[in-house]
Amino acid sequence: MNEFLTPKQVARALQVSESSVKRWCDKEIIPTQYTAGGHRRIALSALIDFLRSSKHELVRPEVIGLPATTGQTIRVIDRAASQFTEALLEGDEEQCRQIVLDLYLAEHSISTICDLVFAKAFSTIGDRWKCGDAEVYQERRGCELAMRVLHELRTLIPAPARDAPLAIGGAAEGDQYSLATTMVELVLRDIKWNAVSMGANLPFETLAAAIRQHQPKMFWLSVSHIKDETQFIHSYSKLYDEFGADVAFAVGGRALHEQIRQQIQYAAFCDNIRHLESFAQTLLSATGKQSLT
Amino acid sequence: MNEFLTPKQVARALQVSESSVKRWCDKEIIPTQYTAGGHRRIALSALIDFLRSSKHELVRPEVIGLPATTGQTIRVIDRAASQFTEALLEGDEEQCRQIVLDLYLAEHSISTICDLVFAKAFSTIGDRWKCGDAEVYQERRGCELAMRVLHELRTLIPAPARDAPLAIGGAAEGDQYSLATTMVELVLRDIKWNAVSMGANLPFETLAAAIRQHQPKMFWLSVSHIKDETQFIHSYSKLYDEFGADVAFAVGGRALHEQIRQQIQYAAFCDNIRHLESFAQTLLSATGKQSLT
DNA sequence: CTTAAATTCGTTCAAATCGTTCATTTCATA
DNA sequence: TATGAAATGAACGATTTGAACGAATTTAAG
Repeated sequence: MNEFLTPKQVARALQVSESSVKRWCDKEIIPTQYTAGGHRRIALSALIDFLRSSKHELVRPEVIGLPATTGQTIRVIDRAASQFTEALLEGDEEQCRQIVLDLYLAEHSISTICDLVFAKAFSTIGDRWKCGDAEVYQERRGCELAMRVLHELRTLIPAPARDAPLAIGGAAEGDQYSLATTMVELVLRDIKWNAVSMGANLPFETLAAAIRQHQPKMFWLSVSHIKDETQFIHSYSKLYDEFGADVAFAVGGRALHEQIRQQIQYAAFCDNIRHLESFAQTLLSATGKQSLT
Repeated sequence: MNEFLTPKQVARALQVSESSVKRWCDKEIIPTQYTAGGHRRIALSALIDFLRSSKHELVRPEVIGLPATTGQTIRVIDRAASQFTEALLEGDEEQCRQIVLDLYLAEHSISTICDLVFAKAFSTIGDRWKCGDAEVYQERRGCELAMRVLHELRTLIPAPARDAPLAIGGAAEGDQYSLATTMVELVLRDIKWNAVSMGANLPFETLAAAIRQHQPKMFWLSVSHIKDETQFIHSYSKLYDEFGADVAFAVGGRALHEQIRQQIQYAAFCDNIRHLESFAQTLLSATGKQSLT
């Protein structure tokens, strides 16, 4: 819960001496803020950055309010993914948090974790369900669990800057799958967008209102399920016609099959989260130099 | 809006103690004005200057303009509730978590916070939407935000004991409202149940499978929306007939109006989260294993 | 205007952190 | 293996911080 940590807390969590932590702060290896009286304060996100770029291990994460880790950095993401899937099916929250945090600390990017762990897991669970090897409630409970873990990851990355470019998005009306749009938000924030997910089941009219009122640089639409394709294409096209010139539309999702893609327009179609991240990154570099209308 | 801030508000924004802010004012590190009675008032501009000159960047500017913090009366929680509603509508995450955390630290029970702050806020937002004063996306975005705050609260309460009685529940098929069942889970965990929410949109068959496989002491069903009442009553009754004798059924939600209630059976109908908490507490004492101290 | 609740004041004090010094450990390289 | 540079961890008095308290001030409702 504490956003800022004292050198002593960090020292305990890493099981090193307080002197070392103070020295790292002074050498600017760990970005540090100071109180008016000169006491050091270390942002949790700064500490995580430091951990990711150094060989030091987070021995006692509970000291700073983080989930337990194995202490080992996970290199083999495939193995982690299948363990994660089992943990999700069993509803083992502790295990899930541990795997994801370990992966993150092992310098795997959030987008990679989203694609190869989260998305993979739910794909596998879907397959199992088709074979009758998994119950629906396991999948739903897994969604809840995954959402909690994503929210925890979210607290580990720094809050967007004041002047960060705005991106908004969500899932359209009739689409209840909010995991995907939550992942998008997380990944965009990770690469310094001010990303705001509006959740799922959003009617197109309110999407239009949101874009009109907030004027984002980018808009994403996660499409996991379409009730009426004709209606979807019509509503989407209307939205794109109104805003597509000013706002970068990024769309994705398993329901957007090729036949539909051919009938709609967008700035980018993303097969997975990493594609979206690349697109957003490109956009960031481009708009960083130019100014919009 | 608020041109002048009290030391307490500044302390919150800077994440330091009120004592420190007062000391800095007295040392003239922060230029301060005084009321006739000698209370310190800090101009927003003076605060900004202070932050620029010192390296003290612990600030979260959006927090400025905070609600009352330490009060415990109904008046205070009312004020907090309306401020929470506004923050939800604006998508102001920092403000929302501050308000909720304040209330929690002021020893308001989680169930009270759920009823008088969360539920109240969404009820108000619903009313505003009917009047055309709020957009759907504001409500959806608010749901996402509320979920994040609830998840944060969840990390603040201890994990359930190994021998804690198991309770599972969720929202039935066609009901997409997962906030309520998340609140139920949180409140039950708060009073030492091992509560597991399976989320929303759960077909009755999978609910049956879940109960069969986990054999909980209690089962809750959150009912915010019913697509087909006849079908609902039929499916629910089948579920109750199979497990109602062994498992305590607690139901609630705005869609369960009196006509429906008369046609179904349950151990408890709960108008709000506090009712549910009371029921669960009673059940705990009745089963005898645990006693409160 | 009156009144009671809520907030802030000023003070004290224990605990935490500061900067510094110095002995010890680690590690790359001769 | 030996050697020196670099990093580590412990110790110290001085300073800063945060929590507590009764008393005074502000705020909001009637």
